[in-house]
Amino acid sequence: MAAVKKSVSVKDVARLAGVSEQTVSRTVHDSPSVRPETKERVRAAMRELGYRPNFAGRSLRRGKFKTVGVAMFNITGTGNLDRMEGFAAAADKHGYAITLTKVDGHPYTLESASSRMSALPVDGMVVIMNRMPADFGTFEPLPGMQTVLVTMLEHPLCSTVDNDQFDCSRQVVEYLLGRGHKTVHFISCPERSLSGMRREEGWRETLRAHGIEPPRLVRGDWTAQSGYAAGQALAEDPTCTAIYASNDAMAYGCIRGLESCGKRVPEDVSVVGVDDSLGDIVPDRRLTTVRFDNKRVGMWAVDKIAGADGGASGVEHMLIPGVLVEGDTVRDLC
Amino acid sequence: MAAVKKSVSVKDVARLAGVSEQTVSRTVHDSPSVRPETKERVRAAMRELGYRPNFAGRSLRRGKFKTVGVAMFNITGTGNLDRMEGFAAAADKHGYAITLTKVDGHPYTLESASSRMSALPVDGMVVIMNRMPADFGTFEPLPGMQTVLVTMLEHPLCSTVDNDQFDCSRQVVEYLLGRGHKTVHFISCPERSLSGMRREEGWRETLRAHGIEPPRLVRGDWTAQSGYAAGQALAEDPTCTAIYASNDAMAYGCIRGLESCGKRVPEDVSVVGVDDSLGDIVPDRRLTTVRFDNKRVGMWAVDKIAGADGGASGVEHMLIPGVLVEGDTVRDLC
DNA sequence: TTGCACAATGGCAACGTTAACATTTGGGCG
DNA sequence: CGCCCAAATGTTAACGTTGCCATTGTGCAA
Repeated sequence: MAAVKKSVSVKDVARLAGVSEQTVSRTVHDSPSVRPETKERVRAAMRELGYRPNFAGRSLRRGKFKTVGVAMFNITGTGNLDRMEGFAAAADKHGYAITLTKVDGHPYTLESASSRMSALPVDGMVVIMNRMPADFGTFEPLPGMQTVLVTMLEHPLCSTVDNDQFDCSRQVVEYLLGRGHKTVHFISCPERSLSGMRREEGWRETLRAHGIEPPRLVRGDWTAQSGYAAGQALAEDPTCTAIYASNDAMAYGCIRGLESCGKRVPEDVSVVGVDDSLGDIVPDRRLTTVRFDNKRVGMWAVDKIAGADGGASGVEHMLIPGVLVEGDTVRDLC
Repeated sequence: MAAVKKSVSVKDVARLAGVSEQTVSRTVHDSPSVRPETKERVRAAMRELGYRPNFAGRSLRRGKFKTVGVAMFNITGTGNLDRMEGFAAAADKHGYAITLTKVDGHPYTLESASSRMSALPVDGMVVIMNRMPADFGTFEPLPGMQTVLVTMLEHPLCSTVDNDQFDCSRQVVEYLLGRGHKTVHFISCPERSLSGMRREEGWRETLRAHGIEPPRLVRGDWTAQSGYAAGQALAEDPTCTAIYASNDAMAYGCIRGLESCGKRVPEDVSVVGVDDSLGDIVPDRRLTTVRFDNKRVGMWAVDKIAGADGGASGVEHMLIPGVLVEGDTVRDLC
């Protein structure tokens, strides 16, 4: 075998095909102003040499990368996989690629995500926010780099998109009240979770909107373990007929906790979760929960960047509502 | 505000700082042969203009992208999130970025993944295989593009890495036999899953190695539902004292299925899952399962590419063993 | 004073691609 | 037969960066 040539360029193809470099370029882009038989000759040369267009040369010339950067502080997190599915699907649709970057969360700032991205070949960026970045209020995106934040908060300079956590709680609370429950108890999450806090607000405010003073909440930590403890605690409370847990794991834990105290679900107490993250893991008793469309969230974010393409588009804020999925863990008191 | 200049280049910085472009470049790379005070002047100019090095120019010059491409046929899949965590961590370590691409699975070939990547700015690529690609035997990676496959199969031209599914089954079966069980029943998965079939082989061969003829397996479909049905079926079988399910969802389903027939777990029947994918979802009864280190799998793949950097490294095959995590669903008969 | 080593900086070219413009060729029409 | 238009192809330059080599300046030993 001959030594591998570093890389095959248009120049090599042009030489072999006996045409100019420009004609090769035109052939690559299937321009109508190249004679079919010439095209075929060029294509044959490309095949023979194994020509692949060089991305760097192309981007340098065009000034565009056709790539969207995604910055994550935590890769592992509920819904991230579905979001990525959405990123990839939307990118595909626009002929874009996705560049994934893990950002160190110390400090937890948008600036650090932004500067991390600035040296990468991307035309725009998406930041997945789990907590409140220290510089949320003051952050401004890099010039020329369209930036979309995945969060419920609104930002003056960046478009934002996320699941509507407030509405999620509204749906759950109104669903339970509609089934005749006099109030809804709540198992919350750690306070630093933005989406969790928004769920908490939704619960509280929806109850108030119905003239009900929210009962004391039980603070959980996302684990089934904490849901179990919460269930045992709430089993003591005779006013508690309906529990809304901030996620599915706590909901399942809560059910077991209630049962360990002799309460039956849903006969004595109804339980609702959020996320639909565990599937029908208990096949004979499906959890009533709220399903989010994280794929759609991801698609929206990338669409915003890749769809704008040439023309800069304005700042927008999008909240995507979840869908309440009825299972077997809620009792209708009416 | 003045109209935004397209982009700031070394030339602009050089002009403002009153030095040559080369000195700017040297400053960017913190070369020791630039006087500190000159460096400071250049840095000030960079700050003032908001200079960011252009990736395309740089890659074009260097002939390297410092990026690893990841091709997935299915983004959503058990363990993918952890794998991505591994990709990102290893990439970070080497100063690389990750480019993520969804590959259409029609046809399901390595060639389609490869050609999809060929036009992207990547130095090497990782393909996550879930099934058997049609061209597995004949595939050859693009010249100059180091290719790593995430699969248990070995390939003559591509390095491969994956969890050791065979060893996983061996561990489970020997663990159960060691607890005094006379045989181990198995709930399998759909036949097109490579890793699932390997688990099945491991189960079968380990039993045979211990002189036990494997009982008839029950075919499942990954869902808790199918595990439930399997549990009910196996509850009839008096020889069945230990069940090994191909994943955790089926294991949980199986437990419920057994219980629905009056069998107690683990008193009457022991159950083991695989994946540790659901956490301690049943807080008062932890499932005995096998935990895989998918993050390590991801890191190995990217290390292989980014770590080689200059020197091409040879083809290697890596299997990473899982760890059996003892829970409360196995009874010791001894 | 000269010569020399070394530190600091500049000039030039090239990486691969393609937009813009230039040139050649063939054919239709007055 | 000459003119002009359109189709097909070629030439040039530029995108931003950096490796290589050339140049200038500075201090020190001979």
